[in-house]
Amino acid sequence: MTRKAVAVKRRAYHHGDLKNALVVAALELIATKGARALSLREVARATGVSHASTYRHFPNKESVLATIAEQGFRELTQRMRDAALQSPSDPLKSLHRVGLAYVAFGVAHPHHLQIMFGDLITSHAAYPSLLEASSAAFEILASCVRAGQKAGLVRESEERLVSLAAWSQVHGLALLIASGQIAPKGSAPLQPDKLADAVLYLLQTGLAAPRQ
Amino acid sequence: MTRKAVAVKRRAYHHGDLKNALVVAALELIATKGARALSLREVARATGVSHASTYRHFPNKESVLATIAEQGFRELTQRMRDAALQSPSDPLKSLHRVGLAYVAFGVAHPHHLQIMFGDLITSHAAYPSLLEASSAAFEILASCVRAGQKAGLVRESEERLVSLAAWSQVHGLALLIASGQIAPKGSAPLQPDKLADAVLYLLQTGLAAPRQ
DNA sequence: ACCTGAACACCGTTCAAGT
DNA sequence: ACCTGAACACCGTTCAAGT
Repeated sequence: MTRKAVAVKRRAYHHGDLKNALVVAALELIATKGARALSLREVARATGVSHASTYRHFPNKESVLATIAEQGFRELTQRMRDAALQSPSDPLKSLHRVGLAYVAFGVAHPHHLQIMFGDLITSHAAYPSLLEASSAAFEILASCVRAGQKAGLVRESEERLVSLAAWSQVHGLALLIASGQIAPKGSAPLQPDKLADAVLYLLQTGLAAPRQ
Repeated sequence: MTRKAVAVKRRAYHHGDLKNALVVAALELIATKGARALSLREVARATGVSHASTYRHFPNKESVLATIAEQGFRELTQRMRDAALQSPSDPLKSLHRVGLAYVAFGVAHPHHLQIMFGDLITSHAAYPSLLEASSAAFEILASCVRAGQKAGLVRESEERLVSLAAWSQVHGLALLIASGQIAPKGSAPLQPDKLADAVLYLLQTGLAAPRQ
């Protein structure tokens, strides 16, 4: 970076957007080195600022991660909402599309998934806006389930259980894909969205063979 | 710890079981402070040995975690196998029981789950015996699926996809429970095994309402 | 109001040296 | 063969001091 670029950056922080600049720098570092390797000192270095100044904007490292997690939940919610709205009159299709969107988000942003659901944030309860953002995502799914039940297309079990089953399914699949745990076992590697499609189909119809 | 106890410990390490003692100490620390807070120096301290001596037995910190992850997969496999064998002639019930066993393992050992599936181990491929242990667990599930298909009780989709759907389902549920992400939303908190039971039932029958 | 340098108490890892 | 002390290059966090 040229001396001028540094000067420009420096000027910007006095404008009050250092907080944002730190988050952006953190995201860049996470993208290249992974979330666990993130260090606040490196974030400060990359932003051209002293390492102590991060503490003017965040009480600690975890709260930077909480901010990132919250952004992740907001984007996830957006994707799920868009997916649900694509077939407003077909709740089963909505549910399927929402699941695909969830898996696609995980594949596109594995580091976010890790920050959102891993153990880097000790207690989500310490960040009310994070909790709010995550339940907003869950709410999209739950409302698809309710719509499906109202239309008589989704099983009339307790809504919470049906939602949880759907959530677990897409969550598990997204994590297994994002963490590279899916063993191809010699056969041709399947595309994540093909996998998700097949798995979501099975979720809808069940693993048991249809009775003759 | 008394001076004598230290002396006894010290003697033991010269017997060649320091490697094991380090893993045991690591597990204790993880149980109380979480996997991410583990430090090799603290493990050495708890074992009464210099911090440098851990490097006689493990190339680095990650390989300690890989050892723990491998043990986790072996116990998980054992639990799944026991569950499968409880109803050898009813593959659907086996599948259900194996799923319950998976979730029960996760609830009992959330830290193991985190080490086994989180990002603390950068690349599982670097530890062949770890890979082997994890595919053994998956294999239990896959063999239940095959048995079910052979008996005409499980849908005749590609076996890998059906197995993956079942794996994702129990994996997602176990992680959501273990990470405390399940929002009770005011209603009475359900027991993990009740949840798992209901979710696995839905996996078997599908979310879609049965056609009239 | 916002940023900095120095300091504290930690890390993981290496390596020459000890028994 | 196995263990240790000292050293290196890092951390997160705090705090008095600077503009």
